[in-house]
Amino acid sequence: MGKMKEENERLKMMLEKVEKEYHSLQLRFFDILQREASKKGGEDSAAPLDEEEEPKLVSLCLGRSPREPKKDEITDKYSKQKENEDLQANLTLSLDFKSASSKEQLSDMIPMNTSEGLKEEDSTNKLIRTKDGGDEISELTPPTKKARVCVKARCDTPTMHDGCQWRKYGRKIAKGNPCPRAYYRCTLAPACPVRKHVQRCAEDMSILTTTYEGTHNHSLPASATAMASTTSAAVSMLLSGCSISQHTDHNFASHANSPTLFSGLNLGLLDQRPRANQALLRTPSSHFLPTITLDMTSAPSSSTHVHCLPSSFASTPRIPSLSPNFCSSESNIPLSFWRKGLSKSGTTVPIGKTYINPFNMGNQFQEHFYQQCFKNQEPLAEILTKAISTDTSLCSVIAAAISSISGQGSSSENMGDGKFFGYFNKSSPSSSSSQGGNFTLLQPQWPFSLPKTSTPPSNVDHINHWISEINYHH
DNA sequence: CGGGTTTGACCGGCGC
DNA sequence: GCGCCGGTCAAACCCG
Ligand SMILES: [Zn+2]
Repeated sequence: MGKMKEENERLKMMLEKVEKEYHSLQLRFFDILQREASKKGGEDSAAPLDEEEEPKLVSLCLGRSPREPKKDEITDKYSKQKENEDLQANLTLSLDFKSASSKEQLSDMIPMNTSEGLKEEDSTNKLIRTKDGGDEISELTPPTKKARVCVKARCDTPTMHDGCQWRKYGRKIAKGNPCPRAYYRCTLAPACPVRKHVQRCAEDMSILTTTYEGTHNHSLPASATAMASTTSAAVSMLLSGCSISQHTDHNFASHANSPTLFSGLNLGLLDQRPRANQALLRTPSSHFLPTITLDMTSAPSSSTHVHCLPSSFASTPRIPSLSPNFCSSESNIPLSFWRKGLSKSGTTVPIGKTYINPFNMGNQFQEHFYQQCFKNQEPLAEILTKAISTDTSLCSVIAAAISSISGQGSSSENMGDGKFFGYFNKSSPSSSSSQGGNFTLLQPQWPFSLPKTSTPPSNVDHINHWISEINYHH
């Protein structure tokens, strides 16, 4: 007993220490970000500032869509983004608006009448169990902020296997899409407010669009944490005024059994304020639902593109890290499958986009990956791997990362229990990055969940080192 | 019999 | 006010 107590004390001390170090690092991180922001000046840095009032219809597009037919139509609404796109061509920070704007997607952006969104996101991020009492109505959250996460993935099954248990409660044929939309409620906990609706894409029936709403107020099975983390994180990011784009390799998604993999977050610093164009986007524009779209249907043409990472990072692939197997309930992804992802290292970073690779579920392969990444820093790699594999609070990690990226540090609530370090670097040596001021977070934000991983200070030194590198690169 | 699904009814928001 | 539409409810039904 006494021994344990002692150990406990020691851990506490360690925790404090690491926390302090974390904070100092955080400061440096913000410093960097600020510098970056001021460098690029202008619109991008201004983006996250006015989130408070306007609920955002931020399209967090996690991936590229093969087709972008209605882009213009939609981007009318996001005239600013369009501007950026036009001006900077491929170099923009923008998200892909593409098919996220297609009708069925738009119809996803419907008003939310509950207000649990933000708070629940936060509580989830901190792994704090909120009371289940079904008191979502009395949540203190700003009522305007409830975001949705829309996941598009190729999936043959009627619904994605995200690890949760869902109960269907409705079905509707939405306008503009012959495919019926199914409504599900989470049944893992009696009062869980999470809902999702699933609909096949009208244009491509193999694409399944799943829209998640709300956050689980209960602990999740391991198989479900990935998705939950993703959605929560995305929502957090969204709510903190950031835009995300997550790219997924089409080859993953379309692979046999098509496990859908997240390969990283793509962050942009766009001004996300929706430009209301009521004529075009009646429902969404009138309700301004913050909606995140994780598009994992990228076509090969767009996902195997040629952008190159700085050579020094060629060995740091945007590994498909968050890997919920939505379509198959099995999680035995062949190694070759992962290798495929690995082999794509350094080939999938669109210029001018910011990538983060924040999701990492423990996994053998990833361990290998980290060792590769940190050839020279094996201990760190190991520790990080361990941390990642044990820390389930990815939400806060990601959210913190994003809010940091956004340069505002706004979502302090997410940073409160801060548990991440971001390693980032310019996404491309080309002018684009300097122009757009984007970073590539080549490494995940290490979820240094302090209680779980006693990180020796020496590793923090490593991080310091990395951050100096960042400074250098900038 | 319990739990899930189906499906038509219902409701509320919105535009006209 | 009316109709449209997305979302939800709940009775009926199905299934193990
Ligand atoms: Zn739930």
